[in-house]
Amino acid sequence: MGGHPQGGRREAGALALTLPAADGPEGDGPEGDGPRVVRVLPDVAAIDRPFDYLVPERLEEAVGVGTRVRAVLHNRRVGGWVVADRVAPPEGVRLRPLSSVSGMGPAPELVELARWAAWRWAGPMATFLQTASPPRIVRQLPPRPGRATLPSAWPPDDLAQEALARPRSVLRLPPPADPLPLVAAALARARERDGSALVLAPSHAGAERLSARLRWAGVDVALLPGEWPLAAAGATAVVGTRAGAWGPVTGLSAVVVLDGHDEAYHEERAPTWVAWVVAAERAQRAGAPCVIASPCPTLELLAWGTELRPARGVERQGWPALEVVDRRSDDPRTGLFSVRVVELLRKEVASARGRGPAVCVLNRKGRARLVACASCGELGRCAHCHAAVELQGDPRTLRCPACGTERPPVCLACGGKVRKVVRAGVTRAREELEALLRVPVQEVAGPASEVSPTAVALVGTEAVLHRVPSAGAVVFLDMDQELLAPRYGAAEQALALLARAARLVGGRDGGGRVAVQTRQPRHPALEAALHADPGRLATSEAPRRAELGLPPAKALALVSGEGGPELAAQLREVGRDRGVDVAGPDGAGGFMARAPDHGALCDALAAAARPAARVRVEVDPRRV
DNA sequence: CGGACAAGCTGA
DNA sequence: CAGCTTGTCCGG
Repeated sequence: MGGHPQGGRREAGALALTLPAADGPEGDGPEGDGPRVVRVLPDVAAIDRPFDYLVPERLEEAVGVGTRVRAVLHNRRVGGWVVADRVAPPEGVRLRPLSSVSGMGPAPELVELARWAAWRWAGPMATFLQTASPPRIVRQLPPRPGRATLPSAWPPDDLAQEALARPRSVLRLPPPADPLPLVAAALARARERDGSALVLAPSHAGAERLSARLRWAGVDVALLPGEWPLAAAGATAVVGTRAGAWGPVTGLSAVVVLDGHDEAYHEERAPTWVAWVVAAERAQRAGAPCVIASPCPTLELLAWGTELRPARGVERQGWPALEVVDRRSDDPRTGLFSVRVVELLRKEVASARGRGPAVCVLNRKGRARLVACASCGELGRCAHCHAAVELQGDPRTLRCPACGTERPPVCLACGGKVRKVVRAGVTRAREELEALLRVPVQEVAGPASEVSPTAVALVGTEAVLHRVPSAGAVVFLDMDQELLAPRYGAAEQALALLARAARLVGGRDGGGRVAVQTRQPRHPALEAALHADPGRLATSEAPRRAELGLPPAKALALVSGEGGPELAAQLREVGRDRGVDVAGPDGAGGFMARAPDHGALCDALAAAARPAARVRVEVDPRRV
């Protein structure tokens, strides 16, 4: 078996396992007459360096770029991937033979993509090859699935067609819009080319639902990661989540990323890669269009592709009426539920229109301790960078955790005295709501808790929005927590939550309601949802990002850990004439590298010598 | 990562 | 100085 049956595209049926055998021009070495030598990257993150091995005759046929192999390195056997074929080994080393072939791995183009991603996110290539490899050993592929005619259930959609006609588009789909017409258009394109389309969804549940619907309609679909072999065999639709960006796809003809704004596409552990960025790069390399759909595209998405918007009326219908409850006039120590919200929830619970439960969202995971003015209710924010400030020290001062600015505890708006906002958790919210509504209220904590299908009212963290299929009403009890979270994308993520809520209540005609309690009723994220115009947030956010040197205006990397100072010094050195600026250390000892673009940033990171001590490099960090 | 090997520490 | 720990180096 080869690394991947990349030649198998047009060979229908069984064993599309023809090899990139001994005569391809693929090798990066001389087409030598000598013994065949391959370059192998060990599956050991700490090594991150390839070694050359001889290919024994019995493995000749089975080895190609991408193949998973085993070999002896330093007196022990390690797994690894063939990353180059027919190479000229360095002089003066005694080569050992490969021990064995353990199965199929990523196709050669994914090996190249992994090389690029290792540069782009300054991490070991092996982590990407792992993600691109089958979850279980695969020695042989199933036959290529038959290609039934595509269903006509999802009519052609002009906007989807237009999007697929461009190399890079961001398709603004209203929250409750069905993505299937877009997916179907991508599949039709794939069929025309006898190829396949890659479709990503942010959650596993979403990917599962999508693949089930496609399968129902008769499409040959492979759901990753389980159906890796089927995808590699040439299924027309390859559906996955974040890791799906690395899934096997034969004849890539289109890439569709659903809900591209979703943070689930960002890997939290270093290397902190982003699935839509990988998918987009992959599409570009394959010459295939990439369409990223989102009800609320982030600035990064807008900087990447051309935005296509639905007709104004269509978008308006997609966003439900939003009720903004201004809590500035409430005492900072009052309860979680405003009079208006209790009224709304009572009405919803009493009417029981069968649209689903009333859902209250209270996010208390973040540790931001908000303060507000006791007289006018204005939230305490930094005069310099607008981040939420904390009350601390003796005598008490307001300190900005983002930029360190301090000032006396006096309201900027009215000069009144600032005090802490009392912040209760989900458990207390549930008790309070039960007492107010006089109906049982269920608490949804964590992904494990069961949601009863008969529940009429739920309280939980934002995870609750992923636990019910629909809702009669969604109330965000403390939107300020989201709006002021210490991340530069906080406002966008707040809008994403509102989009999620809009989906649950089903848009404007759905009749469901979305309400937010806030002390910033004119916040651009709320205005955007209120006017069903996500572009409003982008318009207000873009200049702020540019001014503060945040993405997408700049490319960032956060360097931390024991060896942080040393790497930061290296970066300053090599980055000087690339326009890379390194600030720090910050309060937590981290250094922030800032560059005009990823080219400069990642080149500098690649050029800087890695210190022996442990370093964490977070390219595209979320919290800044 | 993990084996090899060297240099340093300990106890009789 | 054997026997053990700790640290550094490097792999085809």
